[in-house]
Amino acid sequence: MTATRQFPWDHPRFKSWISVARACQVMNQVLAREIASLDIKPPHLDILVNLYRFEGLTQQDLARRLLVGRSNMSMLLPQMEKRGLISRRGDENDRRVLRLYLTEDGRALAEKAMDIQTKVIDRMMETSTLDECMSVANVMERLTAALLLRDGR
Amino acid sequence: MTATRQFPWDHPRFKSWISVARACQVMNQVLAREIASLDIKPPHLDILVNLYRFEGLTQQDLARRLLVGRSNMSMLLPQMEKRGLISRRGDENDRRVLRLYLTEDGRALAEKAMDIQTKVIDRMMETSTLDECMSVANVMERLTAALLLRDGR
DNA sequence: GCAATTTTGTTCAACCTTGTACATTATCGC
DNA sequence: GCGATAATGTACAAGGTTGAACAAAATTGC
Repeated sequence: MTATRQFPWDHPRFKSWISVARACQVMNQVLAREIASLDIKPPHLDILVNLYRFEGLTQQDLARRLLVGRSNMSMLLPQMEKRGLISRRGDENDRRVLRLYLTEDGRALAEKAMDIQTKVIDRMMETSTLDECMSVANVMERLTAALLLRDGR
Repeated sequence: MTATRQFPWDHPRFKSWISVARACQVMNQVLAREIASLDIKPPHLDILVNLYRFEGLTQQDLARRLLVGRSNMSMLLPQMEKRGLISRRGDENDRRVLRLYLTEDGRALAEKAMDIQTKVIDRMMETSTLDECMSVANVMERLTAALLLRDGR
């Protein structure tokens, strides 16, 4: 009657996920080292990339995109503003919100940072075919959607 | 002569990686919420699982496995020891090292936590076939190996 | 229109993580 | 054996992240 325990690490899906988590962790560490030359860290990079792509986001928008708390943005963005990378301008129609824009310096830095990020990702994913990459993306998107739907946010 | 910039987000490998990073982030948040009922957080879970599987690890071993700094272990482990989840015993042969063991409470908690983790992963990965999972694991392992080899640690 | 509710951004205290400097102990070269 | 080097764990300061409480502004329901 002693039900033999199913060890999680013998479980294919479990093992698979562990390898994903590990890869992410390593990736973040490598990326952090590579962009340190620009004197920024991964959170700053995420902000720069998002503002590069979507100008005029509010802090709330940005926080939601990055899956972090609003207070996090309230801590990081003023630093970046002081550094001259972004500007925060109040919205005319809604005086609660601050809209975010890259300065010229910020835009230039974002481009340098994205180049580095792209190189790291390329170097990393060159061990896989494009088909494999796209299949991975597919699995991950389904999975994220499943989690977000089930668990709210 | 104006070389049109290749936007990273149009780059298949880049997009693929972003989806992986996003999935990891969501996963960690969901997992953190689920194990909060056991009054532990992801770092504690990682420690419990590793000690469950590899009894007698040293703090250094554990730190390397988890890809974190030694000082991190020096902060977390005494807490867990006070909580009665683990015990740290000096090694006879090498009086520098502390070997780590789960207590009975720790082992019981580890099993509960692993059950939760397995359920979350299953729920998450059930949107994919086993073949897909194994293919993902394959890509991730190659990728981690590539990064670790190239960039030292 | 106006009170109640919601949304946005800030502040603050708590906690986690990291890197550096340090003390202790092993190991290596000789 | 012994001095130089390396490895292990700890202490501490700096910085990142979070959630809760808050103020200001917008929206909703009536």
